[in-house]
Amino acid sequence: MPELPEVEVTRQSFADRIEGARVVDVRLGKPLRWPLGIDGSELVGSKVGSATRRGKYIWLPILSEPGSGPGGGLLLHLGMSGSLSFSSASASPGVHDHFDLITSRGVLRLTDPRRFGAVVWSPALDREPAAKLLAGLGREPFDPELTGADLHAAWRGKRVAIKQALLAGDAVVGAGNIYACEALFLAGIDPRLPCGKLSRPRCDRLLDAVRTVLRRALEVGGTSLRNFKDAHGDPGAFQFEAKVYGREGQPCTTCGVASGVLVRRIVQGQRSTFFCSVCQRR
DNA sequence: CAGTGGCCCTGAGCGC
DNA sequence: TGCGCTCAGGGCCACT
Repeated sequence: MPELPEVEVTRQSFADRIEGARVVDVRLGKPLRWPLGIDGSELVGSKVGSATRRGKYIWLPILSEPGSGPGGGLLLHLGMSGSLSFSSASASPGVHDHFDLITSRGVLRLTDPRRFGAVVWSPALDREPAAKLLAGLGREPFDPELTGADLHAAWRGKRVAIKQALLAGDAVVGAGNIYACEALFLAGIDPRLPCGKLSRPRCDRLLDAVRTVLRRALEVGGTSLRNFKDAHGDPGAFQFEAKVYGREGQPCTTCGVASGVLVRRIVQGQRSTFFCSVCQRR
């Protein structure tokens, strides 16, 4: 579910309110993708810092205080079906609520039916286990230093399809299945094209498209296909703007109205890819 | 060693 | 209404 915009919208929706709060208790539900790594009780009395984001991970610093815990932070990932809520009124946990950080300002709760998400304790972002989890991540899409030339260099000589290269996130992070499809459509690039075949100008265009699509999704609060909501419980609206994702068999919004060209769905790496074979070229 | 596919887990939706 | 099948926004890891 959550790609970069959903993760960022989530982060923004609770970061200011939780910063400075005291940890009162930690409650664990069923096991997530990786174990927390500590008991949780060690965090009681610690102060919560300012949440940041790297790729689709949220880093929540837990500040070391004299006599009140180790100092470090929680690395959170929402997986496919995770969401975070932050509320002062703490309803009793449901079957899919697997982590509660109970603080003086409210409860930060991870709800994740499929449990592909994770909450992992790490003494620092650049120490294990966080360092290993973040090690393979590509550049941030909104890094002003990032250029099409960087993508061109990262993909040079590789044969994987550009759609899968975007999804893998080892050149640039943040575009999951929805936004990878949308960005490739916007850039007019066939998702099956080997990434090493992308010309330098097309890498520029693709980076522009990734930024445009992610920026727009951020503006409208992300995509709510099933049940994505930010930590206030507000849904996103990008699903109403998708040009190809989820539109198999419907006319292409750009070329299909007059000509009858339909959006196609193919499978790449066990994930669906939606595209227009007329607008998107090899 | 680049590239592929399995797998973690639950729920929704659809055809019969 | 119920059953069984397929698919879902991610990403690690074993294997070829």
